[in-house]
Amino acid sequence: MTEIFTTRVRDIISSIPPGRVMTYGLVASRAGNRSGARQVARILHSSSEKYDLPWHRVMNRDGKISLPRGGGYEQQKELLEQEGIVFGGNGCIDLEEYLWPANNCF
DNA sequence: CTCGTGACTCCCG
DNA sequence: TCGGGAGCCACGA
Repeated sequence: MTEIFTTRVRDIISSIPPGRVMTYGLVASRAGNRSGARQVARILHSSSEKYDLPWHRVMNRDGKISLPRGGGYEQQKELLEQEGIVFGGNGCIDLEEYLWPANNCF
């Protein structure tokens, strides 16, 4: 548990299996900072490509995509659908159904 | 080194 | 019920 926040975030996100998702706050919480949700988003921005992180499996607390339409929203939605995740009419998914219980992993 | 910003979340009015 | 403000920390310039 001596890893730094960034490293843990990367590890956690990379541990999310296909067809599952996690929220920023949850990842941050798992990494040690429940208030680090913003950093998770920033890390994703900075390291998603470098470390090949499944950024599309990370969404906000509402089970919705935080990205605006045309700003990556459609891309994330498509990637998630490819993994079997179904979106509701409001563009939200069932977190109860797809949320990755990473808590058990530890 | 310092400053600014951000794909969030929670609490209070 | 809904909106606004504050908190938090890392990364890039």
